[in-house]
Amino acid sequence: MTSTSIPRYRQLKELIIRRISSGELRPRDRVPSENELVDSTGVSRMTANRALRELNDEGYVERIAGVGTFVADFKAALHVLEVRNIADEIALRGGEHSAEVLQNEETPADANAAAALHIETGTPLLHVRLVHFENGTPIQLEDRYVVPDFAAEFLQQDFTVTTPSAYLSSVSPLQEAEHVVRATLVDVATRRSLDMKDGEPCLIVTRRTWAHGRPVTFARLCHPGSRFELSGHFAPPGADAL
Amino acid sequence: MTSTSIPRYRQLKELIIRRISSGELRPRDRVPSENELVDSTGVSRMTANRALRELNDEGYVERIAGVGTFVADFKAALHVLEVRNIADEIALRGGEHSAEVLQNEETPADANAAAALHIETGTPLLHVRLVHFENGTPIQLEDRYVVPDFAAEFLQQDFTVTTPSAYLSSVSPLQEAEHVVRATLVDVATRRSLDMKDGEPCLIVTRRTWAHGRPVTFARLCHPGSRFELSGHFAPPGADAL
DNA sequence: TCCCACAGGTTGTATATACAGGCTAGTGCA
DNA sequence: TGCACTAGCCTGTATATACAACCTGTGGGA
Repeated sequence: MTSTSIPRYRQLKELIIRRISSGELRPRDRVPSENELVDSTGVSRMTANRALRELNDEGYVERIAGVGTFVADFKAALHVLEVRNIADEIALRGGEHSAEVLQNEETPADANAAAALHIETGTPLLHVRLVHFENGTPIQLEDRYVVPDFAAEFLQQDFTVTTPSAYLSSVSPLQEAEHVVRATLVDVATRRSLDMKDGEPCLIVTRRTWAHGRPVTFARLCHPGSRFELSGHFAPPGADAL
Repeated sequence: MTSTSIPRYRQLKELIIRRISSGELRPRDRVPSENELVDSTGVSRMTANRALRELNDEGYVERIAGVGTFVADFKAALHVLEVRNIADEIALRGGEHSAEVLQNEETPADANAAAALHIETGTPLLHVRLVHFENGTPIQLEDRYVVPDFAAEFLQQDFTVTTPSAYLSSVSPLQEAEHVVRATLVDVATRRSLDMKDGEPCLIVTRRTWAHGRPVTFARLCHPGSRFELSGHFAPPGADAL
């Protein structure tokens, strides 16, 4: 016996998510109807219905009675999924984005990261540290950890071209994000990286993101407090809607 | 014909939510089992199952296979629901909370509020403005709008005793919250209320909260930037988990 | 040409039924 | 007394079936 078997409606959901992640199904594409899933996979319509209904509730697809089921337009879902990318934000303001990678390594999880990502301390994690610039001014230090089996080739990316967030979104739709925001003083290394004065407060956003129902990445984003008003707003869920 | 009829699984959900909101069912209390709902309401077990399953997904109840369904312990769910109360935060730090109500009125919705709450411009809204103090120091200006039919007696509360957030949570469990955080300069009146210097930046959290699937309240929380590091962290979803 | 009616596909909901698996309390045996 | 087993309730899932409501395209009638 292979432990507890995975329910069929869940398998169906995974199947469709894979097709979306792989690019086989693109935003606004039509997803197989309940009856087509019944024919192609042999499940009952109620099972297909549950799979599609849950994908709808989770924001992967949009269903229209009498018409069909379609891959969600992730642009419209941004305020729910919160996969906003700092490069896009800067572009929106008309600024020019660049980045400098400070660190890029595999590292064992410390207690903090382990707790945040629901793994054992010491488990290998992918770790990247980089500074984002807007028109040459440092505006964010990103310190990110990624669970390896979510995105094995994460460290091989060129983060001066694609931001970590953008790459991770391309691997799989990100499901859910948690944020903690606080203002504190930070260490010398961070202050230097962000070109900050001693005593200047830093606004820190800790963001944890879920995919496939489990936390897969965890980032500490540090913004210089004195320049924060200049960099406009950054947006936890809901920014677009307001 | 009374327009489109409300589905029975939804009626069942509302029924149970009402029992929770009214206090008839308290956290950790047992919720009627699927079979009991079948007997008492005449629906089929699958319909009862769907109602309870969705209440589970939405965080209202917790289900344990083989045991039963129980009202969620909202303390444990805090990091998901984000109904954190500034008075509780202050108490956690050992401080003493007090509040001063600046304004308390019914007012027509302006364009901003209308868009945020999915209502027509000009619809009456309940509006409260108050300052929260920690040990006598102003630390937050709360500017809150509430949809009247969600909490008709909102304005009659004594907000120096119960914070708006605490009162709203007691009316009905709050389902979902959206946040926008940004740092800006604010107007003179706000600066005065918070005892801030000219040119001192303000950290603004805009919070929109859902209940019963629709936005019901919308708050602008303003914190003096220079005192923010002193007031510790404030916590969008996930604070506890980290 | 324009408009209405309808057929057919699609989602949304509701029910009856069935079986698997988890948990608990209580029974009965050693 | 203490332990093992089981009956019974609970949730979780799967299926077949049924009807309602919705949307679109098509074809026929005015």
